[in-house]
Amino acid sequence: MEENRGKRPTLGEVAALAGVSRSAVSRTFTEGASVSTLTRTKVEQAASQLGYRPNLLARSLTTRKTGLVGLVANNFHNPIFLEVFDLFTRELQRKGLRPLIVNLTDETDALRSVQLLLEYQVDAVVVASSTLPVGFADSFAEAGIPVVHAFGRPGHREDINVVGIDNIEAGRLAARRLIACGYDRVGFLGGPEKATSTRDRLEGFLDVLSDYPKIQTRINFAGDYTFESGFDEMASMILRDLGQGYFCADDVISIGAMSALRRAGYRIPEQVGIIGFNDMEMAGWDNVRLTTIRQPLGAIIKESVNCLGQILSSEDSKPTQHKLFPCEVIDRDTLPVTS
Amino acid sequence: MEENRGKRPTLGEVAALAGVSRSAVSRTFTEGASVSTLTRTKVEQAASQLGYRPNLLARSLTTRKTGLVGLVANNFHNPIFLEVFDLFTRELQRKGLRPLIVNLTDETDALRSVQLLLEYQVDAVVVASSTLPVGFADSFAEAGIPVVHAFGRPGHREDINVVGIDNIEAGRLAARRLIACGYDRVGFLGGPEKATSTRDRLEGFLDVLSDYPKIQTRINFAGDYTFESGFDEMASMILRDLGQGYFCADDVISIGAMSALRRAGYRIPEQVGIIGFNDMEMAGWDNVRLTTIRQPLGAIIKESVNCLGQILSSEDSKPTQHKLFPCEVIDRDTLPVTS
DNA sequence: AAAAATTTTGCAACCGGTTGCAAAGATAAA
DNA sequence: TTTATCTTTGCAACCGGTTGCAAAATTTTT
Repeated sequence: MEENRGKRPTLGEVAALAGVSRSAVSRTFTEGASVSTLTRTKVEQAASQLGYRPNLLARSLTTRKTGLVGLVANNFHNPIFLEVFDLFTRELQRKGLRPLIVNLTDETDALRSVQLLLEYQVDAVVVASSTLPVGFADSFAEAGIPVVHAFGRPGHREDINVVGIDNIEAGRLAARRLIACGYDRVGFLGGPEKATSTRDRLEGFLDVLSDYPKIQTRINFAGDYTFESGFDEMASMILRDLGQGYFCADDVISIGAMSALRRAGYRIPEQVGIIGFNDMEMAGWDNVRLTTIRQPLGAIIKESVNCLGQILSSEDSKPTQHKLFPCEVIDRDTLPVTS
Repeated sequence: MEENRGKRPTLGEVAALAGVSRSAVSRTFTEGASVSTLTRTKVEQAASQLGYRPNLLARSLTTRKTGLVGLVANNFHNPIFLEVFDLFTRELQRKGLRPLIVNLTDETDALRSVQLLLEYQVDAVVVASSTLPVGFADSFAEAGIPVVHAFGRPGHREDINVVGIDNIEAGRLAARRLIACGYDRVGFLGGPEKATSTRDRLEGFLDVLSDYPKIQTRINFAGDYTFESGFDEMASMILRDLGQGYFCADDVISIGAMSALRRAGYRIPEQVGIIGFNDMEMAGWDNVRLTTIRQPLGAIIKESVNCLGQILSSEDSKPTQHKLFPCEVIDRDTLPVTS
């Protein structure tokens, strides 16, 4: 257990001390290699005396497995993402993988990030975002690196695994819930207009509403998933043309929107109803009590990592997966109760 | 720009194509190495034709710099940490470093994590937490790896850099602010009792109060930095013995505590006042408006990464740094205004 | 006890890069 | 033009590991 401050011991030194060949040491530290019990003990003894630990990077050179997984994201301002983060890192760790984070928030050149992950020889990449430029994940697939796009939508490419939710159906869910309130003027307050998730939810939303021609629908988009964005957008709607019930693209946006409403003197849910999206932890807190649509974060992430694990272990074929989970409405206090 | 699906080209292949030696290629991709313009163009041409990018891990073998930095944390349930995360990843990226995340939340064996980071040859480690077991950061220092402990307290060891705040002074700040409200029964609702940050803040808090013997003080600790924890602790205080104004260890705890108060029918700040800690984004939201103590997150993190950068660039001496920033009170709506 | 089968071992080459060094080439000085 | 100086280049060794292969050691079979 000796520590030799600074300089870390190598294979060779352990071999010398144990009086065996370097291969023997290597084998001792390689799962399922052939070593006699005698040499193994000699090596382990020497290794622990020197405080030896194998250099995983050097090993990766020959094994071609680094254990590194790129985790790419760009929404570092939405509390929901902390949960995502927590789950992903835990799941990955459990599988012996190490997450290498890329914060795309202000990365001027997204392509450069791709390069970087390639240079670090990541075994795979998780893209966790529904607001990245379309085609971003492609670069990895093109480079032959397994990708799973969490919270994405099954897209144009066959070689990108997608795990997420059925956003169209989620839009329908929201529409039905608002309709059940008896509203005849409802609104859709989406996230960034170009995001696929926003578009899909809108599609489902309108799909259901198309059966209710009497109900007026207004459509707006928040610039991003922030409190301010929700606040501002709702504030301007209050001045223009206010509906009775809104489906907001996100819980944080919902909270912003509700603040704008309350500040303008509207009572929720009596005068205006809100249904959010995500069911982040805070949505259940006493001072929020937001009615919202829950996406099964845990399931999505577990599935993503499993999918990755499968690809990484099965050397040969890579069956691309597209798995979408259903969402559910969580009723709290921002929509009127319906029987 | 050709891509050769799956198989990535190596130094040698580029060299062959360019008709130069492998060294020449290596030098072309090494900052400040000696290559003629002619060879450089030939190499660059060949490289881009093959889609070549150097293998950073192989390089690290000889350069002894991986560019990897361990980022160790355990508080993945506090929104403030998302901000911390965002800032750290950005700051590190800006310096060309890549964060390797360790989520210590449920890592059974903290020591094992240390081993792992060592095996990945991280250039340095950032420990971002004030609630890790004392001595956790030590293991890195012992292995000769630069550590900076963000949000820590200057401790028993000389070789661990610490960047954070003066928690004792923060405790004083809170006490003074509560005293200014004219309360004569105040409370301290701390975080985990064993955390150094909690203890320091309590010390400062009591330090100021010791000058006001008339003021009764009650001390309690929340098990962790969560809503529930704050809620439960406050709920039990309501039953036992309620003060007029509380200093809570964290904004999330504050919100939990306030929920308990409101649910029991107390009005804030008229009947009970609260001052929190952190000034997380949400504290400023309309439905919260929490009076709180802000710690300068951005400054702390920038300083941490700078400190790291310095250590990594200056080959020779490693002047240990201890830098503590001051905090400030952010007045909002959960404490009565004072002239 | 000898032969056959099996396990363990070390050698040497390799993974994808970097780098000290001496030779070759280019440029400047004499 | 010759010599001295500076720059560029390739060779070969090395970074810290892994692994195919054949020899050595051990175990099993006859």
